Amino acid sequence: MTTPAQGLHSHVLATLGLAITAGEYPPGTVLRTDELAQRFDVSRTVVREVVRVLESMHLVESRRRVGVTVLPTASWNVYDPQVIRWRLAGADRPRQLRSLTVLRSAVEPVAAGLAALHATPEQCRELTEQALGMVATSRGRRLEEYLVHDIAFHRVVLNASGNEMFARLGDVVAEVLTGRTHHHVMFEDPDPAAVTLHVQVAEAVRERNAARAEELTRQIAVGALQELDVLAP
Amino acid sequence: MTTPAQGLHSHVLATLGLAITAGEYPPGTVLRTDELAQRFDVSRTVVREVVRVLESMHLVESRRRVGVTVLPTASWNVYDPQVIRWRLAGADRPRQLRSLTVLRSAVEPVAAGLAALHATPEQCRELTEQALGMVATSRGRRLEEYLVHDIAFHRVVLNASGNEMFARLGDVVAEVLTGRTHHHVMFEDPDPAAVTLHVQVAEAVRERNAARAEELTRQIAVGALQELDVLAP
DNA sequence: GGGAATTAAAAGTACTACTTTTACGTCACA
DNA sequence: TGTGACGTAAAAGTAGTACTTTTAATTCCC
Repeated sequence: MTTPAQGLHSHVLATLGLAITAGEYPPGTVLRTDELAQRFDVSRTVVREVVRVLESMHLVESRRRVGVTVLPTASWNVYDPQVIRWRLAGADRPRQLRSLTVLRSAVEPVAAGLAALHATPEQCRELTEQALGMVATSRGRRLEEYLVHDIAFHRVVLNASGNEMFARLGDVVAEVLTGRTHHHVMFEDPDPAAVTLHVQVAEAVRERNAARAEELTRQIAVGALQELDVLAP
Repeated sequence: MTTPAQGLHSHVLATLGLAITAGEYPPGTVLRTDELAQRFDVSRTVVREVVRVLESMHLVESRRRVGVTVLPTASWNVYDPQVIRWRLAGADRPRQLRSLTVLRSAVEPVAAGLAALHATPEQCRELTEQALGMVATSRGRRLEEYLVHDIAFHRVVLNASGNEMFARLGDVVAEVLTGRTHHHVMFEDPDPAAVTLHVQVAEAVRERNAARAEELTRQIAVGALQELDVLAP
């Protein structure tokens, strides 16, 4: 039904997590562990372990004599990559993509500025390579190939920033870019202006020009935000 | 020893989580569940649930026939509030504070800009109130009171931004500000310039001047970063 | 010396019995 | 009629045991 899953735990976790983040159980809904055990045809042990994980994500709260209560969205660990993936797979995907894109627009310019200061020669090389890859695949409906380079590019920038918190947003950016590409009409090639900006960012980083790297990345971010507005006003 | 803990699970989780994030078990260390069960004098059931949670935070990885392996820092869910709290309580607290402050410097200006666009009248009022509270407590060694207003101020800005991802950083900011205050020499009152900037941000938001709110918050961030450099060069 | 078969160690799963907490209903008393 | 103490039962929490499954490591054969 959902994911094949290797291991009962993963299967139950994926199913329940997806259902909760999709809003199938409104906040306040109470589930009982042995009811769940029966429903998924697994032992209470497995269910308990799943509940503990969901509890650590603040999706649910388990209380004695009451049961497992679904918590309101406001308390969810929305930075948990697993939660992000579930939500992107669910109904409020557009809302989620918007939130994440705004986050990107705040973080990536600063990260690029830091990258210009801290990037190793190897990272500079990698950055240029990915930018050129984007140029090469920017025409002729090669969106999938373009996406790979785009993700790699942003990942390198975030890693090169030298900030751990930024680096860990690589997966989030990957999800957003993937979602964007696959949600798009997929007919048109990427905006040539954006492609050029990426090449220029690589240049700026190579030249250790932090202010320019930051400003150029800010322009990329503005483009991404405008794109969202065009799609969902 | 560590936390009193109501519930065996919480106790074991807190102890193990703290130990791992503190680097007491270098990456690659393998633990065995029944060894842990023995060490903490709890059943394997409890240990397994704890391991599952640590696994969901990507602090450890559990493999059959091998055991529970401690993962390298790079794979940790560093945005998990629990992980943040553990790390701030541990040895690399300074490094952690720096990472988080850089993150703040990227996010908060953008959040302030959005707050200027989206803040409700109630939020504007609250913002002004907290800013005035900061002014009132900015002199005469009233650092603890000042801190309360400071935290509240930034929380309102993040919430008013209307972006879920920003809003959830309220706790992180609170931790950083608290850590900063309690780590400081505690002798001197807050920088008057910073206090003024907060008042001006509240003004800018009230006047719906997004660009100004953003720029002023950027100045606050710059101040926070410089402060870090002064303390730990 | 290399590859296939064997082994055993550890996690994964199930089940059952028991303990602890606590929401809720009951009943006595004012 | 309202209020508070009390008892009950429901559900999670914990323990222990028995069994299954995966898989690293060793052995053994060619």
